[in-house]
Amino acid sequence: MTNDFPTPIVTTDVVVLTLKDGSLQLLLAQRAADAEVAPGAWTLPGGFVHIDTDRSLDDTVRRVFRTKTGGEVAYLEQLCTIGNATRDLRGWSLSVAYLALLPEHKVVGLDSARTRWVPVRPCPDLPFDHRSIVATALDRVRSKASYSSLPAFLLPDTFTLPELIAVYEAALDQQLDQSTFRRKVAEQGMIIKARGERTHAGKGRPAQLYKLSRPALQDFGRVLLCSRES
Amino acid sequence: MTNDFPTPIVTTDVVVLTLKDGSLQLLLAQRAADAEVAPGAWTLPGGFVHIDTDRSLDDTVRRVFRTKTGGEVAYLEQLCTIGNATRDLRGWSLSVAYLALLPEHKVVGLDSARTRWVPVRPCPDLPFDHRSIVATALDRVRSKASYSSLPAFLLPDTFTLPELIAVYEAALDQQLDQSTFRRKVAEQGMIIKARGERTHAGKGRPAQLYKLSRPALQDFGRVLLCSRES
DNA sequence: TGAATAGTGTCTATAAGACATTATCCA
DNA sequence: TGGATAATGTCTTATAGACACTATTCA
Repeated sequence: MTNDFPTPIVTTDVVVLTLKDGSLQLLLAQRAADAEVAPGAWTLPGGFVHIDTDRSLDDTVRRVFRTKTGGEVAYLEQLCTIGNATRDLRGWSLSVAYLALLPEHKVVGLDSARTRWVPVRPCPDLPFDHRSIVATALDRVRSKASYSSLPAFLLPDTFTLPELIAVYEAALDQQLDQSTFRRKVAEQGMIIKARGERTHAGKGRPAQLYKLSRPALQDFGRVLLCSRES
Repeated sequence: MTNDFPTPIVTTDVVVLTLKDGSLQLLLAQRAADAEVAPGAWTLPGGFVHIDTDRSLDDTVRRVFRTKTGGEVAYLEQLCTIGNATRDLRGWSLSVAYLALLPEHKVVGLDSARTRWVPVRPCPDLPFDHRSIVATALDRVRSKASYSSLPAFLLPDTFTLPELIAVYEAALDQQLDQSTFRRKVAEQGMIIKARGERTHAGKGRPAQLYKLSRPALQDFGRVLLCSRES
């Protein structure tokens, strides 16, 4: 049996998030002025799967990511796959959507004429079904933030506990109680002290520097969520 | 810009689970004797996306599902997408994997010569990367069982609480404490009494019949897990 | 009446949330 | 020394888990 069927257009789209000015921001790329559909529009960065050069879907995503951000991804996760006859005017189109996180300082050599960061909450209007892909990404971030080390991949390798709280608050879109958060993070063994160092910036007491106890994503049995008033 | 690239082979594979003889069982289909790869092998049911007749990926999956089981799916969820150059000898192949649940009594007209049910724990050896897809499916079932109504889609529309406990135990692969489970299910408002009816089979006290309070999957904030010794 | 299964009540250890207190820096 | 921020301590309440107990059927 041979593959005689006409096959769909196959692309990947990436929701790239970073922490900028204290809030989650989304990377948009501008489509070519002579694109067949949505010329000049700002959309999620994405591209065709090149089966001659990409060995896997992940390769495709990392290539797209490198092309648009000039950097390496800190965290990459598959989100969902959308395939139907109507989402792209060019025909039956299948897109594998990914979530990528990276700390702001790892973004280098951005082509500022063709790419830009925008706040992700509220989510801007986007062509195709990109808005619902972003919504899926935010749901995933929020859900994983409540029981894993995911938001830490938006920070540098070493960070302070107040910084960690801030990035969790940005990911969860919710205020956290400092004391409870510290207790849970300690219980889970998520972070370890980065030896002896402390920050010296700012006015108040300097904070201890930490790093993740494991380089990969850690899942916890218990929840890190702890809402606060104020 | 036109899609000039050669595109991958695009298929779907479905992990179909049902509750049979008190345990989770997996549907396997036998490949054609003259198939180009893995002829005659038992694999996950799957098939090519037909862009001329399938309006969406879900359509593809439901078509495959109907063809193999003769029934309608009770619950369908996308699992993950695998795409690389090596998984299929025919070339760069992309497969969108799905999880499907249905109650045993809804399986009708199974072609018993070309399909069969096998226990999913432990998972049998399967060709391609189907074993890891099944592993992903079991992880998903287990994870969702702990905080959603997912396992109930393996039961008929009305069921007793002992039946519900049994299907959760099968999904979680873990014993549950009856009292705690009842309390949580009640707190979450997951089920409502199916008016007045009771079962009459068996020896002991007849059980109250229930149905899901909502026809769709319900997510709960809290966990339904409650391990028991025994 | 007793075996079997369904369903309820209750105790205890633990963990979450709230918030008060202490610690350490700089100006 | 006081303002600012970091870090710790402690109290209260909610809930998970464990398990004992009661209820209802049939043989």
